[in-house]
Formats: sequence, C-alpha cells, structure tokens
Amino acid sequence: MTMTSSRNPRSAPTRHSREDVADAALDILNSYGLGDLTMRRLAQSLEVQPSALYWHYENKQSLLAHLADLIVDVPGSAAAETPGTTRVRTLCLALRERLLAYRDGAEVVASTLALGLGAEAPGRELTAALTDAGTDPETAQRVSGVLLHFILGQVSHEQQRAQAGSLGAATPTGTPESESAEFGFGIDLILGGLAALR
Amino acid sequence: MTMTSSRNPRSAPTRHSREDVADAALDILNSYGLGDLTMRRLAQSLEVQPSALYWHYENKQSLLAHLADLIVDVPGSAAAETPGTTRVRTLCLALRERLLAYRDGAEVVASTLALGLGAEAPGRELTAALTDAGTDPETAQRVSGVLLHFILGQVSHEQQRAQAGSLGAATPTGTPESESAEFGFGIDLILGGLAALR
DNA sequence: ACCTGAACACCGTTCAAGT
DNA sequence: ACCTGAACACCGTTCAAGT
Repeated sequence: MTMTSSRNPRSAPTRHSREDVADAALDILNSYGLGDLTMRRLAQSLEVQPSALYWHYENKQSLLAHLADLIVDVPGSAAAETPGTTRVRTLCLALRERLLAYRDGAEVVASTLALGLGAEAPGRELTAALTDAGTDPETAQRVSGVLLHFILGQVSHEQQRAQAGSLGAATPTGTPESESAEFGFGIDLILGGLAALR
Repeated sequence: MTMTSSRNPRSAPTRHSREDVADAALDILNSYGLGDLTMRRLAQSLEVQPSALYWHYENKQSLLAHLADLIVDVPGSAAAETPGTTRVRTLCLALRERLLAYRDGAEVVASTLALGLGAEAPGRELTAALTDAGTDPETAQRVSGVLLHFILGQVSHEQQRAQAGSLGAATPTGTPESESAEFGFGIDLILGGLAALR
C-alpha cells in the first residue's frame, strides 16, 4: 500500500523514521515474501547501510512484531454491533481478510504471537465479543484460543499453498471460494461446539 | 533417544547412513532446539564436512521433512479400538504427546505439512477415525483439518512458551496440567461442534 | 557409496565514529 | 537524531575431486 516515499526525485540521502522502515518492510513482504525480507535487503531498499536499521529497531524480531501489529490492528474496526456469536464470526472473517492482505501475513502474526511479542489485539477482541455473548471469562479465553489457532493455521496453510502453487508445484490447491468455505465451516464448527456447551 | 553411535571408541572416519544423519539431527533438535539445527552444526556432530550431508539429503528442507515423519509416525500406533469419536480424541492426545516428545516438534511438523512435503499420516488417521465414526468423507476431511490446525497451533505455542520460560522471560506460563486441560477443552469443543452438526 | 576442500553468495548484529 | 564503515561470526548449497 504505502509507497517507500522519496520526496526528492533523484537519490539524495533521505532520512528515515521508524514508520518509514516498517512501510518499506511491508512492501518487501508483499512483493517478495517473508523469505526475502532480510535486514540487508530492507536496508538496500531504503538506500541505507544495514546497521542503520538498528537505530530504529532493537533487532529483526522486534521489527517483525511491529509489522504483525500493523497487519492485525485496523483502527476503524470497532466492529459492527451485530449480536451474540454472529459478531464473533464477523471478527474471525475480518481477521482472515487482514491476514490475507499481506503475503505471509499469518506466519508473521503467528510467530510474533508465539513469542509473546505482540499481535494480541485479535485475541482480546474475540474474548470480549465472546463474553459479551454471555460466555464466562475462562471459557471465552479458551474458545478465543481455539479460534485463533485455527485461523492462523488455516490461513498460513492457505498462503503457503498460494506461493507453492505460483511456483508451478503439483500441490492439490483448492479454489479461492473453497478455501473461504472451508474457513467458514471451521469457525461454525467451533462456535457450534460452544453453543452445545450450555 | 537414539545415540549418535560411534562404534569405535576413538574418532576414526566413521561412515554414515541417511538414518544416522536423521538420528543426529533429532539429538540436536532435542538438546538445543530448531534454531541450532544447522547443516554445519549437524555435520560437526557427525565429524563430517557440511557438503557430505548433501549426499544423504537433497537439501535442509527434505531433511526436516524426514524428521517430521519420524516425529509423527509411530509404528505401533494402530490405536485402541475405542468406538466413535472417543477414538478421535485418543488420536489427538497421542499426537500431542508425539509432538511434545521432541523440542520444537510441532513447528517442524507444521512447516513440513504447510509445504506439502510430508507428515500427512496424522491427518489421514484422523480422517479415517472420523469416517469410521459415521462422518461423511468431506466433513471428516474438514473436521480433521480443524483439529490439526488447533493441535499444531496449541502445541507449538506451548513449546515456545516452555523455551521462553526457561530463559527466565516474564511470559505468563500455565502449569503443565493447565496446558493439558486447555488442550482437552479445545478437542472437546471441536468434537462437540461435530456432534451438534447432525 | 560416501566424503573432502574450496568456494559462492549470502545472513543478523555490534560498535566506534561521523553529521 | 540518524547514519556510515568495517568487522565478527555465522548461514545453505554447489561441485570437482578423492577413496
């Protein structure tokens, strides 16, 4: 989305902010994938020495954590005031869309979450929606965990198949619609399990 | 488990088989984790040049795929002939144990599965158990996918917390029993959803 | 059948120093 | 406040050649 803005038409030693670095990283992510998102390549795209990046971020992991938050946080996602678990379902579908909006988005978020370095907003939103729907806090927390694991697993699987498929591999790849259907089925299965609990 | 056997008590240029390499790799995995499982370190532990490994495996990814199969395949796991979905539950708990038996086991299996390079046995077992329990094939396939995503996500989360915790990090870590309880809850939630489907 | 030696093209990170 | 230059300690992989 955001361009690696160079205000001046020809080179010249542009100064960068932390957000500039993140934007350039997201550009590389979307254009070439997580495997090509190296500190050296990122520095090159910013016309800067690799060491310069360490003024903006302590290390690569914390840069990735920042990216995960950007992928997952959508400011205007107060979420429609649909009632009960249909709101939970809406949140899940919206999260999938955000993850799909960036190449390898699910993997970036999953690893950040696993390391406890960020991307905790979706879990909080889901847990809140579940308690609002009348689920007790402990159950809400656990169901939220089940949903998140499924979402991250399914979407990262989906994204890696997309990449493998674009390399002409013989992966039995489903159509985009069948992926959506499978996703919806999983969410409904889990929410059905919750409904059956009471 | 398996020792990096050196039949002769002092060095001497021991010859290695493909299985020797896999065993040594599993030793490194369990002792130092996936991050330290590099081709160069593995070669060193076998007292061999890194290039020697490429006679046994085409590349690192296919070595990891072999490890994933070893982690996940347990020969004598014909699985108790318990009826219906309780057999599915048993298979899930057994898979979790196999993943926990190796450091970073879940991550190794998840990435191999995502790349479509192996570790497909658990999915087949689960799908079979589900159809045996009376689920139609398409639903069985999908439920199996939901279970697998949850299992791999939950266990890899669990394993990374264990590592982070052992480094003295301030991760809010649950007790081992609470992790088991959470896992069982997730499986039951999903199987409850399946039961509610009919 | 299995391995060596040497090379290629990379990594992330640190740190003194510059402006 | 932001960056350079140079270095350190690594990676995975290839390939001709050896035994």
